[in-house]
Amino acid sequence: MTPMAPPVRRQRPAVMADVAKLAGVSVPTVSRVLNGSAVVRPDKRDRVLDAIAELNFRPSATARALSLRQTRNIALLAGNTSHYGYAETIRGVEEAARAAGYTVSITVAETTDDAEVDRAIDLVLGQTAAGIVLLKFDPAGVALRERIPADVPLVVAGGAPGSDAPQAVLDEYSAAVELIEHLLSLGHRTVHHVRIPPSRDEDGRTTGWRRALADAGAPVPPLWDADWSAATGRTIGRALAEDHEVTAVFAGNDEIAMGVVRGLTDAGRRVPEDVSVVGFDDHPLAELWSPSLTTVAQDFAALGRRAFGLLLALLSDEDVPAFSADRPLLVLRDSTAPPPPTAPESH
Amino acid sequence: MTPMAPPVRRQRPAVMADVAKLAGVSVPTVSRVLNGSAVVRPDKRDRVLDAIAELNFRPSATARALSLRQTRNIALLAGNTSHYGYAETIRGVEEAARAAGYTVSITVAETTDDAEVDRAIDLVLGQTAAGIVLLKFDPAGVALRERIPADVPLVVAGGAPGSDAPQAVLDEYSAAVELIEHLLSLGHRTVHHVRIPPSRDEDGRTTGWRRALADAGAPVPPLWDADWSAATGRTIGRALAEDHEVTAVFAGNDEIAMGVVRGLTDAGRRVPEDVSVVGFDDHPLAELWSPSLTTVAQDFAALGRRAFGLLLALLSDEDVPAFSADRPLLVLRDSTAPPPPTAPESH
DNA sequence: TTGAAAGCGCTAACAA
DNA sequence: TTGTTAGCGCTTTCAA
Repeated sequence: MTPMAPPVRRQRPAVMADVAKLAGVSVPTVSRVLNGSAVVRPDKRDRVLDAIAELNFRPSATARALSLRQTRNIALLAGNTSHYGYAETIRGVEEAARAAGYTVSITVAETTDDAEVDRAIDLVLGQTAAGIVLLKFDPAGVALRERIPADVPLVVAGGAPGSDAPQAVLDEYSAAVELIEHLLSLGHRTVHHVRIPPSRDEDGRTTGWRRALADAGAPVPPLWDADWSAATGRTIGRALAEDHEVTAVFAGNDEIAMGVVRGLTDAGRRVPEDVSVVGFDDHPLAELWSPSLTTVAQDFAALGRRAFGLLLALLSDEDVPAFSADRPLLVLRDSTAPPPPTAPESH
Repeated sequence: MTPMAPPVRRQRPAVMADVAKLAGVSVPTVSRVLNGSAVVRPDKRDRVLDAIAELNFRPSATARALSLRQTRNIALLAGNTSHYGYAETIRGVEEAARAAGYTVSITVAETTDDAEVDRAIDLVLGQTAAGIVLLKFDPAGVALRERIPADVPLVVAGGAPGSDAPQAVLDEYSAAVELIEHLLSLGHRTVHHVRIPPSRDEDGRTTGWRRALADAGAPVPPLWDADWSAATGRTIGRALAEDHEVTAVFAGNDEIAMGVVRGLTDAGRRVPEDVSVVGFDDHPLAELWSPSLTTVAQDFAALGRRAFGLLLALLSDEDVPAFSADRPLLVLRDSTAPPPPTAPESH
């Protein structure tokens, strides 16, 4: 009744012993030609290569790892994988890893919930990773950091400087200062800040904002807290629109900035004529937004590459710089302008 | 001169034999309490657990994998990791994998270049993955597919239906048809299409567009080709603005749609009054764009989850549905409207 | 230059 | 219920 099924017998993959047998040599010899760890006579070498091709042999990475006690796979721990900065950093890590012959295993902990953080850590430690790159961009990242045992090779990407592991960062503090100084120099009396979820107490963006304001003798208005979605930015933008003393807003990232712009315009305020808005990151859409967004360009992919580089150095027992910082770049566009002439000079 | 360095001797991590010794039992017994593979007498069990805690023992996943001949790690192959659809799909795969106790190793091939594709494949096969999830969203994905040996457990996510491996897809064809029908029903004579990089000949979005137009007896204008960046959308939008017969544009994804809108408005055309624009995907910013974008919501994360589910079934020798399709949802917003009354009815 | 033997850390089969 | 014995597939001594 049923049509004759083709013989689907999935055969056992060839192992080194099969190759050795077919080539008429010993197993270690096969290993030697594979790794070039010793000189093998050309004729044997060729026979081995032929056998490998014929049997379609692929060495077992697991067995190799067990014997060598190290893998070419690193773990990437993060609070998220798809938001702009995260995704770009991951891209950079993967790029650098691939170039070095490593794969990267990703596992995330979405919240700071103990159970979830522990589970992520267990997953990672239960795997065969040579080391860990931790994205410390958010509270989850901080929580993860605390749970990583001291004896695991670790590199931290992002976050406040001063971890006990080698760390690659972006100098968000200085970038934020530049941004605020730009706004102040335009004539704004102060700048309101819509903050991204803070790592601990404050991230570099917020600290830079506060500091630049204080140094200029400008008032430091209360913070607004956003999550990572642009939608909350919009809600906050609408609220900000109520207060006509608000003439400049610094959003924690470009997506929030876009939301804020949208909220402001929803409520009838013009950007930048009535209020200036700046973002952070230089998201690909920041330039296309109307008005195009003044922001700070952060090279997350490069951050990822640097982080992997640190880990590689750590793994090869090289001298590892404890710190690798990169300076974001101010990008002036159309969302900032002097405050409207009618704006109150003071209360 | 130098301050006395603390003794940093990194000690060898504890192995099962250490635990066994300390607990006064045999190695297999330790294994048994760890895996619950057999009943162990409570007192021994407790001693083992204590020893594990005291020695801070973590079983070697590598050794376990070698013995069991299978890992709890899957490989994810893709042409990209950071674009919206990719990042979301990856998120879904990782979520589902994490829930099932798997980690996911990501490796990408950015182009269809033979050397690059082969290198990615080698990396993946050289690692200890239980199976592969392939994102077949683009030409690189197609090229990767062709190089994956037949004996590796594989699941394809996205792409044209009809692969020889189990496949999870989004029904882009039907979604595109709906989108075009919506535009046509508004009174547009035809719809211009700005296409994302095609997988092979045509992706579902393009095929659906062409088909819906043909079925309605509408002319099928020449294609515009964009890459994944919104910036090319802008350029194309400007070009499109020259032709006043263009009253409706279907962009291959929301980012391109945003670019097109921007290009159109750069050139003085109003959206949607002069030209309607639709996107695809329902990117988080699509709703915040001005005007908010009519689009089709694709649940990429769910796609990723389904793909992982298929792979898990495949790995556990369950019956695996060859196909899992999901229907995107039309989202009507403000970027579409009837064509302007002055628009030419025909040539 | 090559092979035999041992071992990486774990699980499974078998006896006791 | 538990221990002994054999591997899993590779790399690395160590002799020859």
